Amino acid sequence: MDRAEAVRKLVPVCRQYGYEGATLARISQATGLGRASLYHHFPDGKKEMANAVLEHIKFVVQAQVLDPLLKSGDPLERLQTMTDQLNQFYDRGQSACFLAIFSLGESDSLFHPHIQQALQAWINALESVLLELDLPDAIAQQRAEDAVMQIQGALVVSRGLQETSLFQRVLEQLPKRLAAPSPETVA
Amino acid sequence: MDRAEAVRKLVPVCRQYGYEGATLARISQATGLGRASLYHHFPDGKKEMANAVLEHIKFVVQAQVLDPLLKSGDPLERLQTMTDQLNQFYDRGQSACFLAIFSLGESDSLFHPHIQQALQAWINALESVLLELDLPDAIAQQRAEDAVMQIQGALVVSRGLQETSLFQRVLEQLPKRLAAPSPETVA
DNA sequence: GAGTAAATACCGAACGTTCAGTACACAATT
DNA sequence: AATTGTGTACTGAACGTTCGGTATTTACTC
Repeated sequence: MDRAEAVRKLVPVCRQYGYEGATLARISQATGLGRASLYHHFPDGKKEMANAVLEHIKFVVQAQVLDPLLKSGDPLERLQTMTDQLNQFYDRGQSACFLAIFSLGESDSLFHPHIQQALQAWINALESVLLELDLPDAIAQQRAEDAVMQIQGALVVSRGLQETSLFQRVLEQLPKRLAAPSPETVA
Repeated sequence: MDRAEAVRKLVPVCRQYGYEGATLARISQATGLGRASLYHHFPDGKKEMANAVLEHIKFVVQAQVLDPLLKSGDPLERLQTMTDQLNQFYDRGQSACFLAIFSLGESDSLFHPHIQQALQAWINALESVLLELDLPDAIAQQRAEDAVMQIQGALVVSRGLQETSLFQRVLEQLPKRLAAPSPETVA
């Protein structure tokens, strides 16, 4: 068991229980490692474990969600790819979002820089795709922000109502809404 | 100090720290009540305190957000009133949403019925207003859901980016977007 | 290639602290 | 005198962290 594998096993624990709720007892059980072994791999303790999880998540999202957005090819198809990946990443709307979990409650102060950077990276990637579609800068930025907000909100509400169809619908409509010609400039 | 005042003083504590993070030490400090006094007013302990806070919040939201929606008068103006009240309720986007806080992490299992009911009540109120505007049932429901999702997402992202202008923009655009004639039926 | 020593990975037990919750005596009000 | 409210001191459990110590792997010497 190396550190990377431990981090991988830690992801669902953090996701389900949040930082405070991810106790060492649960972490120990999930990884199969004793408490002392955890401190061997993560000398700074729980904070280091959570930071490692966030780094891992950022890496996965970059590879599976953002990089496809920045590839070449049809922009609309790339947006479609993103929503497919997101659907998988969020377990079709059943899993909570790390950005929301770690930005609420007490853990916010510990991880805020991570959250902020991840959100901004996501928005920037979306915006760059929309700019390829010849949308005006202001519109592209606004739509990119709206998209991220919509996804986050859909996760909160879908989980709250236990109705993943809401998340599904938002994802489904997202690419076309994002890529639509801008009526705002004409109006 | 009566129970109602204690509940009022507990609101910001729950909001900031979440259920797990709202320790009795913090609760005691925020209310100015010792442990014994707290257990005098809330015999069932922290759970009862949190439930009381949620009930209080639901009451406030009903009075200040939902009831105005269901009043008579111009529907668009009522939607405007709602966004104004929400802007105030969420401290212009700086405060987190109870529904999100209590639906993430461990507290989800304890308060899920509350969350679900509050979300549904909100959506239903919005939908009834949109039906007054002669929007088709399906469109009205979808837009009501979208509105709640947008607001929740705006809160998450605004707080994550520390950029309350996002929340402001969403609130600003919301009434007109909701009340717009439905192009979906024509298309 | 055998023998050895250092380094690495691991463990359960125990640490001090903080948690939610309780027992009880004392004061205030009725 | 009885009820209600409060402060203090306390409980056992759970928390993150550290401890002493044990396998297992790696590296080097002969």
